[in-house]
Amino acid sequence: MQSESSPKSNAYDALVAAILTLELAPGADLDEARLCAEHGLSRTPMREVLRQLAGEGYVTLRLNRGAQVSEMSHASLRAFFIAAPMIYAAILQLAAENRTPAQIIELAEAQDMFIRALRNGATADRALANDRFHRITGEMADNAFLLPSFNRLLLDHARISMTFYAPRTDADRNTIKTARDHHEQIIEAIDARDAAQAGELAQAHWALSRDRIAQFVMPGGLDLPLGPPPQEVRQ
Amino acid sequence: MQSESSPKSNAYDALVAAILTLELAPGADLDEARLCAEHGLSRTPMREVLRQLAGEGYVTLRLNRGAQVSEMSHASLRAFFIAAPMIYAAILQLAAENRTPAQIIELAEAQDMFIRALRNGATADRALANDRFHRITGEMADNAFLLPSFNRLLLDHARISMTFYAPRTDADRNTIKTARDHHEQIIEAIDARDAAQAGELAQAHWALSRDRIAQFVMPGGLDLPLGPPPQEVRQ
DNA sequence: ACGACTCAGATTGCATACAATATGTATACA
DNA sequence: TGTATACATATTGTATGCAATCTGAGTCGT
Repeated sequence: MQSESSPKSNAYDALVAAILTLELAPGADLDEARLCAEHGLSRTPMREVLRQLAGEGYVTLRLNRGAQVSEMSHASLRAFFIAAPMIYAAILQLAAENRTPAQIIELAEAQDMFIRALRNGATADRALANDRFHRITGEMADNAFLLPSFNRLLLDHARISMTFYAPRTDADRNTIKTARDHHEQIIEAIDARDAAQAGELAQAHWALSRDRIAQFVMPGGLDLPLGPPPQEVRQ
Repeated sequence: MQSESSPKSNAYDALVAAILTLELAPGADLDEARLCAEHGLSRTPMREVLRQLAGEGYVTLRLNRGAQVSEMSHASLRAFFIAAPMIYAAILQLAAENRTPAQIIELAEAQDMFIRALRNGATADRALANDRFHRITGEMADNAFLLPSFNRLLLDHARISMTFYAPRTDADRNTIKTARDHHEQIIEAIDARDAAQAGELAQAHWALSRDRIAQFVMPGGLDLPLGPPPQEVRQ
């Protein structure tokens, strides 16, 4: 992994983390001059960073009117509910098929970090650790055509999850424990190259998030459309 | 930012078209200075265009070593076969559900252009017209989480299709006619808001491309550069 | 010969100055 | 009072010069 530590990639990483954790709120305006001062680089490279972030969906660029953190609307949440189960299942199935031993170790380490964050971390640490876990499964899947949508989903998933990685009730805490156990089972299924099991776990893991999100968005508990039936992934 | 007719967006459009039609071959090195001269803008905005193209998968940026048109390898073709049927079916189903009347008109116009290109157009015109048709269905689907992968698929689909929009046998010509008829049926299904039918047409339409692509790949006849996957570098 | 090293030339990355465009405020007028 | 216009300010977009890095030919040594 080329985790270069240039001012530019630091700025990129910092902006991504800030957006994922809602430290930069959806819709917030980004001032080029301020960002340049904060991260110690000039406008040219910062503008390139912003353009890359725009390509990945983190921000939106408006002609002559600067960048703003990408919005999260109810309309986009509906689209999220449609896309997520399909993409997540496909990614985990492919991860089980294509993962390398080195990636298994990476994933286990990410899970360790996740558990540690659940024990003594802040809400943001938990959301970021969970995000990292799932991004590794994305790398494992090794499919350049599914990754763009998968990463776009993870962006909003992390932002939404910030609302429920600060549990208030015992039910909340149990949900988080279930998610943690899902991760363990996912590692096992991927390690065993069991694509079918990985796909089922993806569905179960998604159902957990789905219910949690539905609760938060509509306290009445209405169920949203859950997307089309899962498509065949092979051929 | 788009639709605007600035030197910048012209350069963007020209590069996209050149890449889609293989006028710029996969793996080709892009010289900033040459591109600037050709499109009449300086390096700063051109670099921003290249960065945007990188975000959308058209080019790959390598640290201190410039941009190159994104490769198409055998590995990526396998990934393509896995992702395409799933995403295409989902997009067309959603298009049937969410399309607006104005978009139906747009789609019909795109189909007219496609038919005209089949009659008197060059290979590139046909591939671009087909690409435009499908991109409109993507807009109709109106799902920001599926679109990134869909558009990434269309990029390579257009490039691959360049190898078979120059038909040599009657079988080739019949295949193209079937594709044209599929488009007509797709418009009907979307107009009728018949998501199930749209999904089935997606499968049929994909099967056509799949067989065509398999033909070209299996005999070892794919005359595209099939280099190793480029290793992306963070900047 | 073969390989490692050196150093021009070329290309990329960055900073800054300048031009173009948007925003906010004050004033003129109905 | 409300609206429109004009101007000052702030912000964004572009061009250019310079620094950093890569490439490749030539040289040296073994």
